[in-house]
Amino acid sequence: MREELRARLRDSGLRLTPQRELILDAVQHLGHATPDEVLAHVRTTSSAVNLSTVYRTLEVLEDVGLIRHAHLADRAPTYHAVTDHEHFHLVCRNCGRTISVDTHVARGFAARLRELHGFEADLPHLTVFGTCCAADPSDHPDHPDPDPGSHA
Amino acid sequence: MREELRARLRDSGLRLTPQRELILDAVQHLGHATPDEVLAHVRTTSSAVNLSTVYRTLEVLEDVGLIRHAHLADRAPTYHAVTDHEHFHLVCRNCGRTISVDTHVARGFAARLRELHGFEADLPHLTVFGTCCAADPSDHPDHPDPDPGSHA
DNA sequence: TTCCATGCAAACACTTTGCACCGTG
DNA sequence: CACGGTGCAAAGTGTTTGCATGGAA
Repeated sequence: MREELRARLRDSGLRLTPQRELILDAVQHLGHATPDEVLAHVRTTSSAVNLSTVYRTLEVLEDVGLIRHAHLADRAPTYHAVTDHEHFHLVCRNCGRTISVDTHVARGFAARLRELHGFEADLPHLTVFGTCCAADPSDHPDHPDPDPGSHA
Repeated sequence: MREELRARLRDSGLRLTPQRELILDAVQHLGHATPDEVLAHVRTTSSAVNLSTVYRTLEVLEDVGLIRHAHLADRAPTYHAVTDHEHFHLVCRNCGRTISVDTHVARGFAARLRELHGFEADLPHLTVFGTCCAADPSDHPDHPDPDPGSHA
């Protein structure tokens, strides 16, 4: 993996650094993580890295195509490795849970947008808000209110 | 319309104020507007209103069901009146344009999510990023880079 | 006359930037 | 040893909050 990373970076004239390796590892390990969570994880596995480095590195890793991001809540971009199978997200406003769905489920929808509007949807970036159950947030204490506002 | 607003507010034990009227008018007039744009518009049609009042009022208007919001760019909630026909949005990363699409186009997609995951999608809140053309941003100078990052 | 709403300013959370030093290639 | 990367601290955005005053019902 390190060599894959090194190669991708080199192709863009960029360098492999321990921080970039650590941050990529963190993203791969965490699944869907915010910059803050990435930082927290890196700090457990190793010495400190600066928050601004995390931001800059996540951008670089996305540029070279190794990670992607989606907006699972109003103020929280989350990053995940592209090696995961292609998926998009459903976010429940009641219980706060996030469901990953294979992009093939949205293929028909994407085809329709293509026909009607000549629009090529970026499915892996898609996040659909809604409700998966009637339970209230207290059932999932870890997931505070994602994107409220919408006349829930 | 003022009476509709007054009624909705009263039902929640809230009051009709000139600011609330002005802000609702602005949202209806602008179509899709950010809090800043709403403020700017209110200021052209009338005396000043405070930004924090705009935020608080947009929240209230959404709570009573008169407006809704969607995320057309990374850090930019835009509000629109619910009286518009139900629609969701396509945002092109190349030209920056926003396309409104009737929610019935996504009905099949929503049905699939319901079957597979028991998930009820909030279609009017949906925003799909992608590309509608090969043109670069310079073609639409008014629309700066919506949600970049995603390995464009 | 009672609360709700507003304005103002400060506080906030998140992200970006400038700059000097460090380290990869 | 050149140039890209990092850390640190400061500056930005966009949004929220506390509090005293103002106004709708």
